[in-house]
Amino acid sequence: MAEETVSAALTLKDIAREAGVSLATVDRVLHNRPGVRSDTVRRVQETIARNAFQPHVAAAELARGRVRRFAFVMPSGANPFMQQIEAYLGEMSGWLSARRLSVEMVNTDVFDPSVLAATLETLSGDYDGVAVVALDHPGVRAAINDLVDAGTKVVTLVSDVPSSRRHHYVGIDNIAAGRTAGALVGRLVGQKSGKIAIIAGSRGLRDHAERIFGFNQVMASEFSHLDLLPLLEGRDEDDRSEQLISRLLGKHPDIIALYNVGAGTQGVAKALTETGRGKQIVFIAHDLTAMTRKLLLQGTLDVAISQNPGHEARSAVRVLLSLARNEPILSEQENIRIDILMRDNLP
Amino acid sequence: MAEETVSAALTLKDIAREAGVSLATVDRVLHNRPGVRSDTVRRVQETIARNAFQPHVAAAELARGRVRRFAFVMPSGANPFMQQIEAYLGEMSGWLSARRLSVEMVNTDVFDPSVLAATLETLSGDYDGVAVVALDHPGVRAAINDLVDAGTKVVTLVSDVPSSRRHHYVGIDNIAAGRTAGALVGRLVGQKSGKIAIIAGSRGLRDHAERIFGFNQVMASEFSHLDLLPLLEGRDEDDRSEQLISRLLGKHPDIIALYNVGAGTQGVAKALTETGRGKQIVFIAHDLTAMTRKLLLQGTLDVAISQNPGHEARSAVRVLLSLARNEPILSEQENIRIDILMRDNLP
DNA sequence: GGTGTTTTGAGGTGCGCAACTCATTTTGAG
DNA sequence: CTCAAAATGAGTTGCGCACCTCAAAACACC
Repeated sequence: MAEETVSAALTLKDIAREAGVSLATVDRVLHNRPGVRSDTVRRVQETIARNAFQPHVAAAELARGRVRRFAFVMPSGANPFMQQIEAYLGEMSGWLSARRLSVEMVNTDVFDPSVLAATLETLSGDYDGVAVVALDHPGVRAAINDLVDAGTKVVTLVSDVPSSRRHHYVGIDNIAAGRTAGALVGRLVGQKSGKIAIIAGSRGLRDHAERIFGFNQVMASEFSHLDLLPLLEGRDEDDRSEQLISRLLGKHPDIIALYNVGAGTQGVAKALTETGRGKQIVFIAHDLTAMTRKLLLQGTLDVAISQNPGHEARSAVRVLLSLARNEPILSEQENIRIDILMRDNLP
Repeated sequence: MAEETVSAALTLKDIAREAGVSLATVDRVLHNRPGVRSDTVRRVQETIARNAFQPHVAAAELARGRVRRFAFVMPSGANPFMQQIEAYLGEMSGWLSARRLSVEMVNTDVFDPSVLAATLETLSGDYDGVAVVALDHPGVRAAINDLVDAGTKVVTLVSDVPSSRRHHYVGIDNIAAGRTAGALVGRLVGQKSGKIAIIAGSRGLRDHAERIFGFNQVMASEFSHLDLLPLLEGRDEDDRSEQLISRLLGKHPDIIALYNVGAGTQGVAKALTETGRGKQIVFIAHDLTAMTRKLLLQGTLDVAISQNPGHEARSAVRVLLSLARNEPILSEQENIRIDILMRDNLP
């Protein structure tokens, strides 16, 4: 029975004494305030590091006084996945208010780069942190960089802008998600040969494009015996997706698998069941909603590839808070996984 | 662009004023201290509820002074999964010390009920919370209940004791995990017919027994055309597992899938590759380790079903902390998922 | 009414830190 | 050396709460 104890609790006073300076100087170093000679800074920092000193978050938070304000810039439409994220943020309200954190929703047209950029500009100065579902576009990138330069912490959510100087990205690797879909299609069709159908919202959406890319990669390299049909674009709408898939199924009686890259899963499923081929065709889609859950349970949908919206909501808040506090981020905790959900491992 | 703001910050003083009592009385109610008439208690609680008042955690934590001590009772052997949990706890050390939390490892023989029960008894009074990898046994159950009665918060970790009065269980539903394995085996073998092999550590271990149960359930109800071979028991040892599987593969040339319920995956994989049938046989195992990661990447292992050890470590700490603070638990956050890991969605 | 008991109020103290002021010392330039 | 600027020390205040003491008020009972 071995034991190991976490080190005892030092305070700033101890650090000041050990470094041979006053509390005021330690405070200046800790908060990057000017007026300290560089070698004094170094001496204090070394003392802090040597003792693995951690300022007491509770005391720091209390002394600080001000509430921290975070803004979540989200699409204004009726996207179920985004609504789930907002719902999980709502569930955190008790947690947030107990920490005197304020989270405000800012709904805007994230698909129009100029509107999004303008929205981001209006946020400058008012918030300690901003989480944004960001379209990757030069104007948006500039707006993000402006926020960062103004001292606001910025995380991109669900959709990244890698070329910006955002502090963190909370979301999945969509190429890997597409690859996962491809591997599952290939594995689940077994020895059968036939055609593979694929439908997306639009190849202009970055996340859709990345998933398609990953999917094609795997199909070409590992399942080249399968015949991949040209991409359909359903604009993430149920009706349009249903029509496209209905027509496709009529034209190709030898379709053995179907991958829906974006939304509109309800429409696709309707087309599948109405032609009576729902259970023969391997069907893979994205995201866990009430609809996809039902489809999984009844066997129409074989696999839902998903990112956990609750995790993303909480992760964005935690990361913004850690950034604002200058705390390190627990990277493994904030890494969003690509979930493979089947009937038996539904959460 | 709609906005909604989290309510402003009330303090205990505000509550006292609104309820028409003094700060001392509010304090007595908040901490269940005696000497308050029941209708006064109700009046204060109603005021708190009406305003959705949340005590400022930072202030409460600071005023409290004392460090909170948590103990993690873990198996003493060289179990890689448990070592990962310990490693992730180690990664939290900065986070922990910044919150003046102390986490101590208590390694013991968790498979001997009397030893485990005795270990738990020694912890009584010294700790605010205990996380324990618990064998389900009457003696252990009693020890857990004693801890709970003494005011210690108790969570079971990885393996549950549902009949005890533990406050929370951090781990997965192993029946569902077994069902998931069964569904994957059935789906991945495709149209092929043949024999299915299954090996566990021991059918006496609760988690193994539950996985086997779930696996058999699905195989019987959905894939009854497949021929399930009798269960082998490899005691979670590589060598023994390798021997058992080697012999089995020699005896049955028509094995098409293999499910390893417990540890010893390295031994099983060795047997598979040495007979040259690694890539033809569908191989499903549990947990993500350096070994299973390698096997997934090289294609010997098709799927690893896993519970996230980092998540479990952090979840146990968070739950103990929330319980100690009398805070609500974010149930969706603390729900451990059954991860399906394939080559393309490795974290 | 008086007595004892229960309930409530009023107030203080200190947790560790942020943020600030103002006085004092040290440093560097001329 | 002188003088201004830079660096540092010493100190204060208050954040919101837990925890404590002591006195006063309300109550119950005879």
